[in-house]
Amino acid sequence: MFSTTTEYALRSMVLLAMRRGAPQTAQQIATETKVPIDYLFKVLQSLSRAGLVQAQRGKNGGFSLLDDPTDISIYDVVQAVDPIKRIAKCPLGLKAHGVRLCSLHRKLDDALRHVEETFSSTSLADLIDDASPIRPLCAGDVVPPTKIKLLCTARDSHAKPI
Amino acid sequence: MFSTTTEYALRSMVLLAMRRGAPQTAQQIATETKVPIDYLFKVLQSLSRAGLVQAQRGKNGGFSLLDDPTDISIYDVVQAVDPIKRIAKCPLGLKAHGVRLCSLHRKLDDALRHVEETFSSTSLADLIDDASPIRPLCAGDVVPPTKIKLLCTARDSHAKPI
DNA sequence: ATATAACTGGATATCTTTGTCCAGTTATCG
DNA sequence: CGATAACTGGACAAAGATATCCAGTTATAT
Repeated sequence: MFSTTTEYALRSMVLLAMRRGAPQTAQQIATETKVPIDYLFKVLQSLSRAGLVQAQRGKNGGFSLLDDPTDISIYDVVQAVDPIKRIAKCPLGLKAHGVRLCSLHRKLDDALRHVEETFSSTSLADLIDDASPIRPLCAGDVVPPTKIKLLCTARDSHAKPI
Repeated sequence: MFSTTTEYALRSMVLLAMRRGAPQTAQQIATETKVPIDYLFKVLQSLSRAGLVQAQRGKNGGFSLLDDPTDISIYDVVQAVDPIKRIAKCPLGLKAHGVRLCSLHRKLDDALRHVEETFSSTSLADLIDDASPIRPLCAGDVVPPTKIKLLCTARDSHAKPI
């Protein structure tokens, strides 16, 4: 139900949150999030235009978060790339109903509203500070490169790897 | 976030629930739900294959529900045409994690689970018995044809119009 | 300055979803 | 039985999402 683009954007943002402090190149992000790099560029461009990330060209460049992970919600990311569209008026075009929905569309919109709320109440920091030993983006089943290893074990602070 | 097909299927099922007793032709359903008829056939075929509706060919034929509206949930309809796919395993393919998800995918799956629950707990009967004066599929802003008028005002019983 | 790292943006390809068309089959009515 | 109503199924078209390619631009290091 959530688009591939949304999934990619969230992976990227979580990675950038975990690597706060050092810009990550698209190549790095692509490898660690397993997103096709050429498509990743498009996703990162959306995030950039939405003001969530900053792109720096040239050597030592890359993408980095513009805000603190505490201040970026899942909702912010989702809305930047593939917005949840609440049902604001009758999809059958019954104008006289105004903003009042029938039982069917109220139910559907209720579901959307709850998803919005769930996503709004969770920040990137919440995700990376989660107590579970299963870390986002971290294999555990393969021997990770050094950088990834660092990413996947450091939990006490917002790790600045390398 | 919900597909057009899902919306169409729900409209059709709600109409059939309101018209329980008399089979509705695709033409009737198309007109009243404002769904393109040729596409509607495909949607109804899915519902038919899923065992939710019955198709009767020939004169006086049409589509009708196979079960009581009380026993058909929104979830049943959604799953028949465009199933909600819960996140059962890590989308990055990290096998060693088994069914355990990281914080990100747990959160996404939580949202999906809640949608599932919302949809499962609501039947077609709940929708058509709703207390709101705004009836599903009923314009109210246009002068409806007689049949529709009947559909749109009768609320005390599961109306058998015509 | 120049080579190189790295992002930008446009063009194109592929796949899925949505929508349309039509010839064929089945059922009912008279 | 024949005419007609109504669904079936396959083929195809249009639009959107996803994915790929590549020439261009910008920034940094030396």
